[in-house]
Amino acid sequence: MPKREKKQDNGDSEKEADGPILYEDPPDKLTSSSGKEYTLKITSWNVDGLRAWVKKKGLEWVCEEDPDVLCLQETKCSEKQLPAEIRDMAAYPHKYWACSNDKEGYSGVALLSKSKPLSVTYGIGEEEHDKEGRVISAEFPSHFLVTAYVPNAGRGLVRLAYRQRWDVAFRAYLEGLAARKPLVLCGDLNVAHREIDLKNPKGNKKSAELLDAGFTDSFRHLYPDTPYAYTFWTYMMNSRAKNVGWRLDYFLLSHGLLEALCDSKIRSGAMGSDHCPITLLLAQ
Amino acid sequence: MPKREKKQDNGDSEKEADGPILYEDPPDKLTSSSGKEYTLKITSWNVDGLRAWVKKKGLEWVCEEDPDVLCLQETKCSEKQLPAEIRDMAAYPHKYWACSNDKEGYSGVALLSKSKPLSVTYGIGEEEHDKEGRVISAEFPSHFLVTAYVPNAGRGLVRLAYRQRWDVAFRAYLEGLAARKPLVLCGDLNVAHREIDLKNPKGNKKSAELLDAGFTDSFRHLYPDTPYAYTFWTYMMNSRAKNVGWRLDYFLLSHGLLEALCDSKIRSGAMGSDHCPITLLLAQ
DNA sequence: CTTTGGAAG
DNA sequence: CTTCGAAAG
Repeated sequence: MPKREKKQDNGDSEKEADGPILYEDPPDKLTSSSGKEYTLKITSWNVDGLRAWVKKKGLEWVCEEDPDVLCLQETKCSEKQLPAEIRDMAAYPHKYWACSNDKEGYSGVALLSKSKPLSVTYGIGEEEHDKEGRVISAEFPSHFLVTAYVPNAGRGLVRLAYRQRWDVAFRAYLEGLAARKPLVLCGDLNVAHREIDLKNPKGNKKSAELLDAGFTDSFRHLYPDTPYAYTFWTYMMNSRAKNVGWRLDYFLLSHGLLEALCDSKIRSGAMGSDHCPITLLLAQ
Repeated sequence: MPKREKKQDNGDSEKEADGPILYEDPPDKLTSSSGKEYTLKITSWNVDGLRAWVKKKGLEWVCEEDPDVLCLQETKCSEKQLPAEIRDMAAYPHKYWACSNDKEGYSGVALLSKSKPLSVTYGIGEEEHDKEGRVISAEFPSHFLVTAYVPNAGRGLVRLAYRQRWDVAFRAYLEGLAARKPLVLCGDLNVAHREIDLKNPKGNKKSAELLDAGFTDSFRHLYPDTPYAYTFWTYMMNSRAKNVGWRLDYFLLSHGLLEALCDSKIRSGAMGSDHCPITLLLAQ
């Protein structure tokens, strides 16, 4: 057998023989396992720059999706700089914005709601962690909703020590809230929960395990073995077209909310960022 | 007479009653005053970023114009970063590049020629002035061609003192060359020669008078009274559409070349920069 | 590769 | 307003 016909397969190949394996989000499940219809729809999206995302029609997708609450991460935008389209958006009368105190155009999250929360707080109560505009918490009658943009450990893990301090503090913060009311945490948690949650687990070990600490990853709870379901693809190397991605965006639920869970969706088709939106359907 | 019908005219109004007064470049004059046909065509263009200008099809306009020599200013591009389209352009086998030593993406000029110059030099022989890549000089059999991007005095004239040192040194440099051979100087001289050369002379006094120092402004020589002929319009306030501009780009000739002058053109229609190109036709 | 603010024009 | 590089992801 001539050498040229010998087939190589060392397990490292990036090529998919018959094209990339894409992920198709199945039809939404509109009822919980006990048969209750969903009454609350929450969408979370790391927009990677709110202003660019608005220009790329991100808000039009939101109008189609029409969630009750919209959580955004990496807005990179102070309140003064908000595009009028979202600043004045009538569908969400209750809007809350956080941004980095120091660095302009860095980090930042937002929470927009159709109904008025009982109360809203910013940060997690520790100065070191609250100056970058990474967390907004809203109390609703039956639950807390927390949206977070968890710090990236940085290229070469330059910020790993900070991330580890964050993880400890953030977990304590969430446990404090969850002791009072059921809790939904959503956002870019900047961690791939399990090996199945990223395309190349060998080269991409991420630390940090807030998950499995009293909260349930709603998507993985419903779809324990579904592979190729990612929410982030680097803009580099045409990764999104090849579906070489990571699942970094989550809805985590405190255990009491599991019976209300109808579906946890990954809207892979929505464009406008290097992340796609995710949507939670809850019956309560 | 009711007040509302009273016509205001305090001389400061920016509005043109019947729209802006545009400038139409007349047909090219192909012969000198003594009837000789032009044999040399030189185009000069401040491209305000070579890479953006190439994307905006600046090179396609150059191919149409087809000058013998092409001089570019504000290339903001190191040789390594040159787009292949211009780096490998076959029409100009002889290419010379200068860029800022310190600041990446700042200043920079280029000279591209169909015929090979006898020699080419960079700068004006003074360290203070030569580190920003502002001058290339090419010696041809019958003349020197110098292209220059003269330093802007800066917002609020923060760099006025430097500019004044430059003016002295640059004038001495040109006089040295002109003593040896006829000289053509082209480029963005960052000065409006006379009041007629900018739209709002009252608010825009520029200093610096290299002009009238042994060199002739070829355009003004041929068209002493033609107004509204500008080569630069700020991107702000829709200035180009309103033709609120300045004439900052020139072909200056040493006196011996005046008899060879056929035409000095302002190609106001060419887009791709906040400056338009200018073209010189010479019979020699 | 793409976002942002900042320097410069 | 638009260029570019830097920092960040």
